[in-house]
Amino acid sequence: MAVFIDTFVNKIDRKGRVSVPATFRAALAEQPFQGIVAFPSFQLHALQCAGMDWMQSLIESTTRVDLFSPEHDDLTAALFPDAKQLPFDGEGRIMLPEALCAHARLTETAAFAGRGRYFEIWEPQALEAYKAEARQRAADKQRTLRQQGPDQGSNR
Amino acid sequence: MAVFIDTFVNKIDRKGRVSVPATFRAALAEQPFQGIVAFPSFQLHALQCAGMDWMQSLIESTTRVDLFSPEHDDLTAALFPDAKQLPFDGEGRIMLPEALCAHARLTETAAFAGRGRYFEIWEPQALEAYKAEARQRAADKQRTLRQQGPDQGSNR
DNA sequence: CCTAATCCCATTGACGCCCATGATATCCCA
DNA sequence: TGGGATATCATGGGCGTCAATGGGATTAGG
Repeated sequence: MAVFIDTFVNKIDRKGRVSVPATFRAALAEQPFQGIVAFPSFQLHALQCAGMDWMQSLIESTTRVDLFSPEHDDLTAALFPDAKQLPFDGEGRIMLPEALCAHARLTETAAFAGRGRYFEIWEPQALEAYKAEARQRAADKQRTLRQQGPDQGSNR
Repeated sequence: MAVFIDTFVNKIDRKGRVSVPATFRAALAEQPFQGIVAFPSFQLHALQCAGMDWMQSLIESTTRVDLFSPEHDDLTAALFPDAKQLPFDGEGRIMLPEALCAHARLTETAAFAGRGRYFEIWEPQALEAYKAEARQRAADKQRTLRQQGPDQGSNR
């Protein structure tokens, strides 16, 4: 399955196009739909993105929440109606729709930040600020990751 | 599974390249991605490195945490955006990006220090200082290590 | 018919690929 | 056991290629 790590800052040209980092494109090469799926984060001023397979797994996950329950309603309403399919052009760029740009407050440049199974698009400065906060919180709350396997590792 | 021990000091050339010690490369020979994954250590002025399988297992671990939870957000934000994939060139070297060099205060040379399942890259003098401190602490606090047996534990 | 999106091509600068060198360690055989 | 031959590794540098970017042309769509 696709892996997204690292951060790349690319320019948004006057037509509203951005190059998707070649590394990320390579991670999506297997996919039938050549492009990305993006939706505004309901928590952050960022866009959450991945390949279509990830969107499918999200949908899959929501089916495990009771239909007609408030949780189900909230989640599916927050996630899916504003999600967009953004196909690559010949050079591996996407067009960022107005609504998405506005949500992430994008102007000149866009930062593509890997998040493991998916990635996010940020206004570069906002990303830096957010990362700093997140690191702080992770340290304060002593977040750890239990690793699988015979030995345990903790890294905060 | 890959094993990294011993320390090797190699030169950083003017293009920012360093040879990864042949021993470490050999430990990663099985991997589909020929290169290493590196990210700035949270506590130390060093880079923590391993093969892609290690990063995959990290990602795997984060998928066991609820998506959109604060815990998930903090962890993935602290780990993945600053991690870099560094592929080997034909001679087994990697390019150290500016950001990583800055974090580890690397200039002329880089010390590759095995840490068991992963390894670290240090400014050689800083590594010496750190090792001395660590040895001292280990002795002072009488660190012990439970060996593998019926139940696993990590000592704190 | 006008706007907007897609396609296509050109530029450029970084970095990946290749070869050459020297230094070490290893091996082989006398 | 010594000494030379050889392989391996770390290092340096030149060159080609590809990724990111910009702009013009063509098509679609309202």
